[in-house]
Amino acid sequence: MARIAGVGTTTVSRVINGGDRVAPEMLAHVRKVMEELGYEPNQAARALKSARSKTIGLIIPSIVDPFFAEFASVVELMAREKDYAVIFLTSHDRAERGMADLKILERHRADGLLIVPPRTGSKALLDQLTQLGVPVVAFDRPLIGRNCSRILCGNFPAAEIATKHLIDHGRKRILVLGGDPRLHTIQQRLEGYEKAIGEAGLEPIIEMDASDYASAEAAITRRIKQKGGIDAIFGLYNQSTIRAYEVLQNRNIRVPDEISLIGFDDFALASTLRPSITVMRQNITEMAQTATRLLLQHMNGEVTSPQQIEIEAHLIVRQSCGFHGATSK
Amino acid sequence: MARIAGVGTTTVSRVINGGDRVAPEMLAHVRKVMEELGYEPNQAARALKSARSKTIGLIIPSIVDPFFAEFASVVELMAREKDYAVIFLTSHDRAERGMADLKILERHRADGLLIVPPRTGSKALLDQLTQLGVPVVAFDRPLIGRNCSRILCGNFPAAEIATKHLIDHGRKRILVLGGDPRLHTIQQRLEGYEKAIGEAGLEPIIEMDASDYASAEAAITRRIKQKGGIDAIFGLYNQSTIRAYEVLQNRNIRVPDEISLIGFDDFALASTLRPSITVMRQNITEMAQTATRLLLQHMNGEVTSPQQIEIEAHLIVRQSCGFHGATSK
DNA sequence: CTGTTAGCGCTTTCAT
DNA sequence: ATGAAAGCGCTAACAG
Repeated sequence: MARIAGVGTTTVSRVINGGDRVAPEMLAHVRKVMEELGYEPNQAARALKSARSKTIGLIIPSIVDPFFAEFASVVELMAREKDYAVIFLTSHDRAERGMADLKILERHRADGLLIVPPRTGSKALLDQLTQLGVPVVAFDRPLIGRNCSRILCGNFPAAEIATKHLIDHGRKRILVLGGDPRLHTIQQRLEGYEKAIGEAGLEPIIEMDASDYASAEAAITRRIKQKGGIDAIFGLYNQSTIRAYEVLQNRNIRVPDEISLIGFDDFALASTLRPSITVMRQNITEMAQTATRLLLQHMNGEVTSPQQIEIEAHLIVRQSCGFHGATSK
Repeated sequence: MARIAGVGTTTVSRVINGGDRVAPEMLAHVRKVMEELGYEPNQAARALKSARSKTIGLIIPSIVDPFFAEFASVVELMAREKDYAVIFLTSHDRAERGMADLKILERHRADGLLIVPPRTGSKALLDQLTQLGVPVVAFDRPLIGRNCSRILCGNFPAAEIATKHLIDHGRKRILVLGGDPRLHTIQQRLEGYEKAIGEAGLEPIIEMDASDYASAEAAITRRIKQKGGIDAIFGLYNQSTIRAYEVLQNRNIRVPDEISLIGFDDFALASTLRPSITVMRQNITEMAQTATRLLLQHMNGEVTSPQQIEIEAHLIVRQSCGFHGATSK
């Protein structure tokens, strides 16, 4: 490149990096030659010399989950604006897989890392994170045992709001349907539910196993048949909400007349189903933007101390709670 | 690293690359030191020297679309098995954005590329692809104007099967709902529909604009009201199917009794909605595996000539077509 | 079987 | 304002 332009490599380097301290006509000349050749600087060489790969790692449990997909989408958008490429890795929510991911990022000398910690945490993973030696921002779940920045949804207050919404409209027998109890998000949501239930003097009705349709059906049936029955269901995450919906449909239970339904997490067809489903919607975009911005700030030293930021979720009232269009307080 | 283990760098290099031509005890020793140090070879240096970045590029219109998300998921899985990292970029279906993506991959010296061509093709993009100079495999859509491998869904026969399914069960007034006509996939599906309709001696009823709810509603309403009406709708892609579903729901038209519904593309809640929706399901996993495998083969020279492979889609019969459980031919 | 050496393409002093 | 030269960590001859 330098040879063809008839200049020194130093000059080319200066042009690549913004063109400071280069004579205007020289700058124009080199830029023109670059253009003609379609020259792109070799990132490997730059990385080797400068110890900055211009790459960030993104570790998520799965890219098929719309929640993580939206996260990834925002990350890619913001990273490229700052000239970072993103290497994406899926952990399938397993610590060993996450560790393999970290090895890959270490080889590629990623400059920073956004990670949704696998639900099965492990000491070994934390150690390897330390070894990586680059800024890390945890997303959606805290990285327990490591003092790094975290961007979370305000799960506790959101669950409280959702539960209160049902209570304020006269529901008294509210079943909360889990949720992997190992997940911080699920724990927080459950606690929010319990707080609202407790303050209203109601009895908590908790079923944590809705891991598939059969268990969701068993749990709901059991609670319907017990003394007092139930008049509402609060799904702690999208899958349990969907399963509750299916169970109610299949048993021909009228929603919301007989049983109100409200879910945590919005999902594509929540508004298409009939009845449409009332949900607490996480502000994924803002969570993702905040996380990416923070990581970049950590990477260039603008922020050094770990931050913990919670982003509010919002209630989207639809038909399934039964108070759609009603004058809600 | 070499210093600490008390050996030459060549030996370390050999160990990294499999340990051939290294004495067994030496190999064990070096491996042990590596382990203790948590040493990972610097990929930037290896890339610089070997001109192979061990990185592949993945350009998709959007990661939020479940179809592309599943594609990405499979790519990541297979790439990491062969020790490749994947840099993922979204084109938002725009050629200029795709070109920016290619620049990024060129800087990072990606060894290969999987791309879903933006719907607005462009000569400039093809040129830049040539300039990249690495194996390319097109996914889902052909890269028109460039003779490279492509993995597509068998859209034509699949649309024919879907249409025939309706015809074989007595439907005669079948509305086909588009679909960006610039997309190769949509064109092929439309042609499949037309073939089946033509062979049955029926009249094609085509509405290509279902780009939002309002246009879908206008199109469907128009066709319902016209002489003869319609007795079935074939959605050419998931969004038009969902919109058709919503329109029918909102107009209290009984599905499938009054109008049958069948869609191209399966989607998460197609089985949850009531009635559940009959669809042609693309075999995304197999498409993705085939594409990734083929790219890797191109990269290591096992395959040199461009391949064109179409993967069959399959009919998933649910309730919305009206022939669920019925004895279908 | 193992080490010495010369670059890969950049960035970065240090001269000029 | 520009260039010469050293070196980032690795691989690939080539010697020994």
